[in-house]
Amino acid sequence: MDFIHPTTKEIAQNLLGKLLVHKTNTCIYSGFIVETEAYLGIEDMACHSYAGKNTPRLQSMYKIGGTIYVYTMHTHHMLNITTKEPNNPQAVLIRAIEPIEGIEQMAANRQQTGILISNGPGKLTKAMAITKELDGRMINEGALYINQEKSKIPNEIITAPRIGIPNKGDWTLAPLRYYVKGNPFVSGMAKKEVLPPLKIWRNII
DNA sequence: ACTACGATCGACT
DNA sequence: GTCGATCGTAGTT
Repeated sequence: MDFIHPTTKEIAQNLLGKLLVHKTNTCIYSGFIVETEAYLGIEDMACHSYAGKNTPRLQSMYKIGGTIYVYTMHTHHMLNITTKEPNNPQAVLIRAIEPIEGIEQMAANRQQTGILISNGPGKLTKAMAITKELDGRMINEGALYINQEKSKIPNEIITAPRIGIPNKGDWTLAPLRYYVKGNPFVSGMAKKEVLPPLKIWRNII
């Protein structure tokens, strides 16, 4: 995947359906990415790097597209992948996955079952044992990577405002959240909006 | 050393 | 839908 030349909005949408894999000493975890958010750098009031802000915790944001940016908040780890060239601090937040491999261990890590395993940004990192140890590393060059071959294509992508960013002017409602329509692992998905599996992913002929 | 603040989660009405 | 817990980070004394 190209994390440099497309826009961050395009990359956020391209990530939907990709099989995210985390290989640890004890387990292989994987799942399809079903929900992302774009953070557009120095102009984006909701972005950590707004107005060029830079601190030790933010350093990964300023690295080349494809760098893993993990930060903690409220005791939870958040997984991002940076985009664009160095010193252009944009990124995509991975908000939810549909578990595929290592589901039993994910359930144990989370002490939960079903959609509660990974229907939120803090939940999926706990399920897949993703920690700040990955911060600053490159995706696809180590333990965390995308398996292109096994990835899927969403039937339909829904665009919506990002979650949890009040009082950021126009950026509060900017449509920079993307998710796979009807997938039950999307955070906050209402039960009546869940679609049958055949209507979620594009059929391969 | 002290304070304020979240890109959240889980429990509850 | 609302609300409280909880703690690392960063900015200020």
